[in-house]
Amino acid sequence: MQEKKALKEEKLKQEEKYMWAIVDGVKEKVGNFRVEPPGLFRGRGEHPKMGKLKKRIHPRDIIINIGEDAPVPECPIPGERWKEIRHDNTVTWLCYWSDPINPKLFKYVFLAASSSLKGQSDKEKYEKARLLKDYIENIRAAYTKDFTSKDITKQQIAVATYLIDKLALRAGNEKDDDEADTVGCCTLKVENVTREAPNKLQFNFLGKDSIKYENTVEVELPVYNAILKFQKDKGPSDDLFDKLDTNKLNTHLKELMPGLTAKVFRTYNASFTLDDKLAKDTKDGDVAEKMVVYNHANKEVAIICNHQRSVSKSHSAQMTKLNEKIDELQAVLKELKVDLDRARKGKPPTKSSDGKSKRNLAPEALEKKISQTNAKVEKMRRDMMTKEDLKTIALGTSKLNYLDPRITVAWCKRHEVPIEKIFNKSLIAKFAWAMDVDPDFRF
DNA sequence: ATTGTGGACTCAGAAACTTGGTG
DNA sequence: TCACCAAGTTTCTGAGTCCACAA
Repeated sequence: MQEKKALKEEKLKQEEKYMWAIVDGVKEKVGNFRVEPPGLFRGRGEHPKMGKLKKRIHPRDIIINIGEDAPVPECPIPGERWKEIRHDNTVTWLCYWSDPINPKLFKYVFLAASSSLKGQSDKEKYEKARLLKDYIENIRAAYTKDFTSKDITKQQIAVATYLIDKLALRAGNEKDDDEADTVGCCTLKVENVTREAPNKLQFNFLGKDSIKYENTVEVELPVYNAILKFQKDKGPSDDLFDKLDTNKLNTHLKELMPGLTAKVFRTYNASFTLDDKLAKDTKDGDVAEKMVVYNHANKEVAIICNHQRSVSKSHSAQMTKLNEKIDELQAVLKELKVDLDRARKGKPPTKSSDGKSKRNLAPEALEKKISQTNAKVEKMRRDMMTKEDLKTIALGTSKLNYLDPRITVAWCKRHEVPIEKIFNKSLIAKFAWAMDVDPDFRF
């Protein structure tokens, strides 16, 4: 115990000198500062490069970015030196190296999420998404009009924007053959969308991280007809939007609102939904009841964004265990009821299963025990339902990346829910910029 | 001009690790 | 009190988005 603590402190002391950077005179926390150790590349899903050897990174691979007058960090490996020292104040990275699996790509060391630099850009992201509120009505009107445009590019842009808006799909950049075969909106293939007459579309594709997206939605009839047209005379693996790519789409979106891109819709959709659900569903009640409302809203967002997780290996074992516990409590309950009956008639309690005799309790005491046990069973039942309900849903990703923290902070202030109930220590640090929000803030 | 590409940043789920509750 | 285990948190690193710039 003592040893462990000392060991931990020693480790922290060693790492301390890598943990901070002075940016414009302010000490800021650095994100991850370790290079990735060598090993075998796995990749997500069916990755063409699976099993490739990932080579060790040396100081000679690393480019460092520091101020003109800042001292060059000492190279930790004797006899080696850094690849390059740069002084670029237009970027935020502290250093980078080539990804050994794909040398065209870089790996970076950035400041931590809690740094003011990241906080500022996080805030800007949400401000942009909020700006979309002022434009969304016109944007929807415009693309609805273009559902039937004779200009096929315009029509494809309209339908793609509709799907991104309605379903929070990702933009969908082109991918190389040496990457996993996944798609987003612009790269959907004919086979990814099945029409279901008269006006339903069935989506089935692998998205980012090879996570399966399955969703059947009712769409406006002109959209249905446009999809029918885009699929006509094409093979299953042909591009659904053959006149479209993310570049064209974003260029178009920028004409509708300054800085608008496809991903803004995802942020907007997520944050809007949270704000909306909280406003509609929050009732008077205790903190626990309000937490249920919050988690419900969070779940809805996670489903919209298709944030999934694999079922934990021990899930079914855990459920079985909980069931057994409930059964045990039920048996206890049954016995308590018999004893209560007897106690009321002035009889002594029954013998317990191991043959020992029990303490003589007043009926009132037994009644109390029964109601306590009942409450316990109810709580376990609820916990089990929630556990089962959320076994494939990841709530964390949206909390971290899509939900404007000011919605949560303001809601907590209005409803007297401690923010610690919803944000853990690192989220509170990351969202420091949002903590002093006005309680009346709405997204 | 349009398209392609390098570059830099956000977003992603799983694994590893820590904490805390419980029998 | 102690061992266990599930929940919570942090780390890891892969996978997207999108911009700038140039051919």
